[in-house]
Amino acid sequence: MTTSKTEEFTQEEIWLADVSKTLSHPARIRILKILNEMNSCMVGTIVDKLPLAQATVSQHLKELKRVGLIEGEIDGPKICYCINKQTLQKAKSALDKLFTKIGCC
Amino acid sequence: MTTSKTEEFTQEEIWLADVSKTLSHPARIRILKILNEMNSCMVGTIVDKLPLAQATVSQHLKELKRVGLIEGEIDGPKICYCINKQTLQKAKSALDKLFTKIGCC
DNA sequence: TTACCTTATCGTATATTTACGATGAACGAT
DNA sequence: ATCGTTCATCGTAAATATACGATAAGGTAA
Repeated sequence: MTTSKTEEFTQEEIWLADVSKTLSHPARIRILKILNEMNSCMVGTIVDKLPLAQATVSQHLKELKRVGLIEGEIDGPKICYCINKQTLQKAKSALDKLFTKIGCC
Repeated sequence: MTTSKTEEFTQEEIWLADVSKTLSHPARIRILKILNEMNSCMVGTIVDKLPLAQATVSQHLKELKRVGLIEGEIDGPKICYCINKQTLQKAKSALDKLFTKIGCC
């Protein structure tokens, strides 16, 4: 009975964990690279560049969209995805802050 | 049949995803902060500071150890964990490289 | 030895993630 | 109106993650 365990996690810790979760699959990392290289592109192009089924890629895009790392713009029957630079910067800042806080030079 | 899907993910992408997975839980982020604040400490101390059972904390430590972010040193019946600064730096570098590659300033 | 302390592991339950084929919804073109 | 294209969603299966109590394994100390 040293200290109580009523302590919870902070919103920043939770958000950081959430962003990390989104980055925790090679396909999603690759998707971000593709979107940056192409500036923006439609789903079919991404599917062609990944060894995964269209439904699976759609799920990964949904996860990236959930945390706000990408955005989709409807273009007729197609959807053009691009990186949300603002969220990207926020993620990098939060990670940088964490690394600094845990003693990384 | 635009392009073949034989493409696989790179080792760096896989490692980055793996590190991100390890950071994808608030408890593990908190553990890293605790270890840095205390420089190093034994499991019981970490358990007292987290709202989780000892077995659960042990699992989180195992995951952190798996990717090399922490190391444990046996000290009698206790085990003293500390951050592996080398792996930490490697993780930060890899993440920095990714953010740069995907257009983050 | 026995007793106790510390931590890992086991067993287990539940939830989440990942993957795919099939289907549906929305649009443009014919 | 119908067809083909594009993408999301549904349904589902398998794997992984998370959490805990119980137990084991290892050491210290009496």
